[in-house]
Amino acid sequence: MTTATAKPANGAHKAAIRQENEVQILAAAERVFADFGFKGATTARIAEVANVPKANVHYYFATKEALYRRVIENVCSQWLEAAMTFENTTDPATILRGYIEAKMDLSRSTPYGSRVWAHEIVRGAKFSSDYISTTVKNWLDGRVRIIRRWIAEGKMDNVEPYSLMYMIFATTQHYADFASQIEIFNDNQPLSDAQFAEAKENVVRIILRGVGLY
Amino acid sequence: MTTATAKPANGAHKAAIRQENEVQILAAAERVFADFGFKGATTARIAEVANVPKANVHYYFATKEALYRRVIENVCSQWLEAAMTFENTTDPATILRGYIEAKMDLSRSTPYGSRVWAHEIVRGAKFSSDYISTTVKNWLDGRVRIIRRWIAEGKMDNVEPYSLMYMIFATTQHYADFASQIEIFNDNQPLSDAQFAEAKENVVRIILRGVGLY
DNA sequence: TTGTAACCTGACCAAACGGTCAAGATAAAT
DNA sequence: ATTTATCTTGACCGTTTGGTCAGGTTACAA
Repeated sequence: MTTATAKPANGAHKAAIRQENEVQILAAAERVFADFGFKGATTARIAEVANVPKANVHYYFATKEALYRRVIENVCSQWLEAAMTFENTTDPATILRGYIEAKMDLSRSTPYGSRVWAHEIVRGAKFSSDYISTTVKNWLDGRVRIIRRWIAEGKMDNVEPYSLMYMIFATTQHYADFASQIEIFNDNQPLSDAQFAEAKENVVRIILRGVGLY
Repeated sequence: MTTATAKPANGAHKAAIRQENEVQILAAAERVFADFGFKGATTARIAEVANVPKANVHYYFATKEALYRRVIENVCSQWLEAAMTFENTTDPATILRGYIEAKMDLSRSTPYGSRVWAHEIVRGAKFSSDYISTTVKNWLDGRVRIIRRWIAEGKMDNVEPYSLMYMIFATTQHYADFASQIEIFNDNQPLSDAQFAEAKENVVRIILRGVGLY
């Protein structure tokens, strides 16, 4: 505040306030929705975590549902970015390894978003079915086509691509969504960086070997 | 009612009423908790699905939490039973295949329980951590020891058993927990019996091959 | 300096919720 | 037949919740 704050520059301050508050509230919402689900999360708790009065949450996001939808979309677009590795033109093993590793890293670095998604889908995808049946489905079908080509070219085993992709989704997200269970099994200690790195390598190896790419 | 109802036989009628109502309420609770999570589920909705007045739900189960705990325990004990295949004395491939298939079949036949469990763990295992850190952990460590023995005997690849078990948990339960997402990807149709059978075989094959057992 | 649009917030409200209770109905033991 | 224990249920209650609103403050263009 006292140092180096540049001059306003044409309404920039107001815009910055809006930006900062929205980011703060979205981050808080992600945490709270992850911990309590849509119904269980309260706007009061979100406001508390975001360090703003509850009325302010409703000033920036009209309803709890609108806020929830924004969180969901943020998570999913993050995942789609992680799949950019499929655009590379190297061999299947490198591409699949890159995707699995990127997905594992996301489970490690931002587990809350994954958990919000998990709650949402387990509940029946009430708010996100439109998004899944358009954007996500298009994306998935594209990857499935790529895998089918690999199979046709004899580069990997003939496995149903959907089964493979579901296995990658399930296994990588498990490390975020079921972290509390894993922690209990690990003598009540969160996985250390070393343990997580080992788990990541294990997941990559089992899957790659499982489809004849290792 | 009008046919073949045997005579009371020493207070059997009352006991039967209790039994039937508890089963009915537990089944309804499993569905409603799966669809809405702990907080989102309402005792009124559970009563409605169970076809009893709300006050009757509280007569048989003191609190919503007590009812929830019962549902959780039922689910988990079902899963532990599915793991009996580990007690067999045949080869690792047969044992693992049997376990994966049993777990997939449970996801198909009783998806609601799996979803309640998913909600519970994603939320942080608030109510079930005691159960997991005792019963479930003991069970898991036993299977891990068996797998380590197989590895030591050179019967399979040297993979970290916990990573393998987590992959089996994640993948098999994905077909119950994320069924709504899978359905959307499958052109808004639930997986047919044939599709599910194929998925099951794919999961078994990828995992068995992944650990050098196929 | 002044006007105004955007931001902020304590106080408030109707609806929904988990749980209670008193009074009645039913089954079973004596 | 009478008593007693269990089962049943509509009505009710205190609390929590998402959302509203009036009245204030702050930024900034003119």
